[in-house]
Amino acid sequence: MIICLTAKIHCSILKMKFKIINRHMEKYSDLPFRQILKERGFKSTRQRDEIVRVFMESGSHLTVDELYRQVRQKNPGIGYATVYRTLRLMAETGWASSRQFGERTARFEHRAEGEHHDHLICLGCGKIVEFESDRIEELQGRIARQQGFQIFDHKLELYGHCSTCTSKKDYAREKKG
Amino acid sequence: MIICLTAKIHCSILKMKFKIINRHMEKYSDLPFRQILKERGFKSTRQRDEIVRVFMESGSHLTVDELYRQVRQKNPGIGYATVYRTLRLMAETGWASSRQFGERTARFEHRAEGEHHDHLICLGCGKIVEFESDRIEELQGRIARQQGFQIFDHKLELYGHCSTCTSKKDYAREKKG
DNA sequence: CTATCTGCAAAGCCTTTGCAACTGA
DNA sequence: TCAGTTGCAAAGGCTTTGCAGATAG
Repeated sequence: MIICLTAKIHCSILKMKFKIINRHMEKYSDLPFRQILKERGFKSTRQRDEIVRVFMESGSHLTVDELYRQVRQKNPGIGYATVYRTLRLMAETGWASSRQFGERTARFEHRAEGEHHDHLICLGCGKIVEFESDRIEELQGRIARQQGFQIFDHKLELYGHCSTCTSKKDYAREKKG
Repeated sequence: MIICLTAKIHCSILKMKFKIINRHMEKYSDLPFRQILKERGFKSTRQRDEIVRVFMESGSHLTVDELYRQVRQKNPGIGYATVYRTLRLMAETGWASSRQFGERTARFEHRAEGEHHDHLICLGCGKIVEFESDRIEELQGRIARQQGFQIFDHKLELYGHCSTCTSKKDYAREKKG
């Protein structure tokens, strides 16, 4: 679904306007980030390239700080603010998305089309498992329709203990009687 | 499900231990907060009573700040920290729960059994609509089981535009051509 | 050439905490 | 009595921003 093909919206990071290509980013996040930048009138820079590269290589669910540290290893010159701004830019263009899994810090993940939108979070060891369910999404759509909502995004998180942590807990329980 | 009936766990707000009565809070949040406090070895105070009263009267999804302001109107003597600590205590005992709807600030809601666990959030006007779906919960349980997870809690949030904001947007689009 | 971008340090915002005085059970 | 609580102010932790110099297109 394409909304406002030619409109420009405000980008809060850089205090400037950028083009909305596709509000819902369908198939959009499959593009390399460089291309997103170009289409929206942002510049590609050495720093952004490097941050994106490390981000994609490091797997998902990174915090700004974790990414910053990793970027720093090879690029001691890149500043915290640049990593922040780049991650926010990724999120604001819809190329990545930002989540808060019960922590104060945001975690970012690349947003490949239709993949990995939901999470199981282990409160014991912090492990994050991704899953997807077409059935659930369908039900969500039905609920939204009933309420007259048009949905852009959703977050579903299940918090509990993974099998390893469940075993540990059972052991602890036995010990305590 | 009851785990560790006699164990004590650390309460981070007050730096003390309190009894775990029921880790999953089933039927538990229906009790008045005073009773929760008593069962866990906390004291009831004038401040806590008042904060809870205002919280329950004001509807849900309040931020600490919003609640603080409302509490202040009738009780100018109650401090910010007390409101914070009381809300956190509610959340840590499971009587209330804390959510972040894409904002930086946490929002709190009373956690009546089985009710109102999921949300539709309008990105246009900020309206929050609650809903529940047994079918979705059932599917969640199935997914968790497949992954070997034992689920304590879940969060499902749908972000989009409510009917009012959808109309506004359509109008804007027409104007822009 | 100039609109953007970067890096630094400073500021902001929400949340937590240290502490002395107070209070419920 | 005394562990638990409160209010204040100060500190913390994550995020954002102002600005001068650097840079992509």
